[in-house]
Amino acid sequence: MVRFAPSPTGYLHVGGARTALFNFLFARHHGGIFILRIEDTDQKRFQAEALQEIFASLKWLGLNWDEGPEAGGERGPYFQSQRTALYRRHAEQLLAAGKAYRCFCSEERLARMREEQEKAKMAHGSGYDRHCRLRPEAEVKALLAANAAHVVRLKVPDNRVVVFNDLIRGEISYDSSQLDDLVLLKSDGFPTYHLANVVDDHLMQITHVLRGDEWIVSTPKHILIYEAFGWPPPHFAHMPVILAADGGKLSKRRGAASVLDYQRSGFQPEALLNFLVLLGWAPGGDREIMTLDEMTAAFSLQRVSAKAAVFDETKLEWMNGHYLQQRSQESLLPEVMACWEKLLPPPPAVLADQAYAKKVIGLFKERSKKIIEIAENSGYFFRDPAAYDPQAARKYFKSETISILELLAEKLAALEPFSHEALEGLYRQVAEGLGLPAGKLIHPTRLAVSGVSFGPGLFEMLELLGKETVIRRLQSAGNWIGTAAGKEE
RNA sequence: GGCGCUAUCGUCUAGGGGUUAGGACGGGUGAUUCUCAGUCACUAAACCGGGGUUCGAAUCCCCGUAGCGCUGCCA
Repeated sequence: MVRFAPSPTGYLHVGGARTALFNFLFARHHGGIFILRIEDTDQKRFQAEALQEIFASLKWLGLNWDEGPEAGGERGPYFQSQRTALYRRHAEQLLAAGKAYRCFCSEERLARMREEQEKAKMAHGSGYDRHCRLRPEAEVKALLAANAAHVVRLKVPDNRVVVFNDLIRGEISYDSSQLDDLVLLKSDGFPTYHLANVVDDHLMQITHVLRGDEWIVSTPKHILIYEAFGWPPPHFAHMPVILAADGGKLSKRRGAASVLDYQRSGFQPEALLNFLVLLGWAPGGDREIMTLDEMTAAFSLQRVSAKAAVFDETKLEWMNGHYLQQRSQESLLPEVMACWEKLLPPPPAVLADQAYAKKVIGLFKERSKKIIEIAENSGYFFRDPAAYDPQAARKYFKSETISILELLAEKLAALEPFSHEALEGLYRQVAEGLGLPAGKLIHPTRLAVSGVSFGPGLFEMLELLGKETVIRRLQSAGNWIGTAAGKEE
């Protein structure tokens, strides 16, 4: 029984996605249940759009949750904001048992305290000074009667060494003197992450907590809360962080970071997933390309690394290219079409020709790593080139090219059928007739027809473009070279 | 400052006492070819430093250093 518990304060980033993935894999591998729980206990930072984005990201990746929002389940509700009564009840329970106390300290006092501690560069121990822990009972009653704002804090025992066995890192121990009396219930009646997390994990029967390693220092606090309740703590495993290429934190600035950004820039979910799983985990041996099922079968926490990993976008792109090659032209059509429509306003009439569009995709798929590249590089299949790449024009458009282009246009007009085999035959024949290498014909033709010096095989390209279009473009290129514009180049 | 986590090619990693330290991405070279991409072949590239333990350490231990995290009525 595991859970992924994001906080809806922003988009789902790739680090979160990997945590979700590892939880998913662990659950599936062991035949367990994967719960999605929303930790929305901070109303100040809550964003409704973030929630939708998290759902969309997870669904896109195929990390479907067994229980949670939309899916339902017996352990709900799955929004912490809908469980506040539960947390309050549990806080009361701790209060009654003398394991927690009410704290009436103002934010100002706490801020001042922190400042002084900072100044004093305290040798060890920091955090709350336990001012209210020692407050006389009568005083507390009076304050309570006066409705004074307060929080509930945990009484952290002195001189305790809290030890836990992290499934990835091994034994980790903390001295309780390092821990301050953490807040369980905020003055607005909402629980803190710590309380809600422990109460929910227990009530939802979570057996394994797999989360990011920024939580590792919070774990002893959580264990103390479990202890205060008299509950057995679950197993913990802390996943390493994912860093940006410069070794810093991943953010919108450094790499896309957001899962949906990767979707938008045309990445395949399989590729992102496969790439992500390799960040911090390897099945052993040389295996890298894996389906979700294969990952599931091979997954084990013992093989998860404790080391932070850099998100190498170049490798992601390579992997995406790999997965892109496996997609059929047919299945790619809607996505590429959407890109074309954006890239080529107003949409040219030829776009409606799906059979044609599919063939274009076929020509570009293998030389692309992302869907968007297919669309970006194939504009000339729908519209005559608006300009010629200047550098290529200097190289391939010479004054003598005009006559070559004219000759080719003439021969092409008579060519039947207009197939790539026939085209190639014709080109070789003409080249031979002129005593020129075929490249002298091919390169100028490519530039004339596409405006650029790279792309699919020329003859396949010409065949698809069709006789009329090719001849028209050959002629206008010839004219262009002849004009002042052409000569200036 | 305190506490914690981490440390193998540029990057992701395998290897966990005896290995020519393996693979992948990226780089370089060559082949194929009408270009680009691809593909294929080849190639350069790493055990953070210092001490221990041991016949033997990349591997185990300690120290140092560096990076990161936490030090909130954020999660």
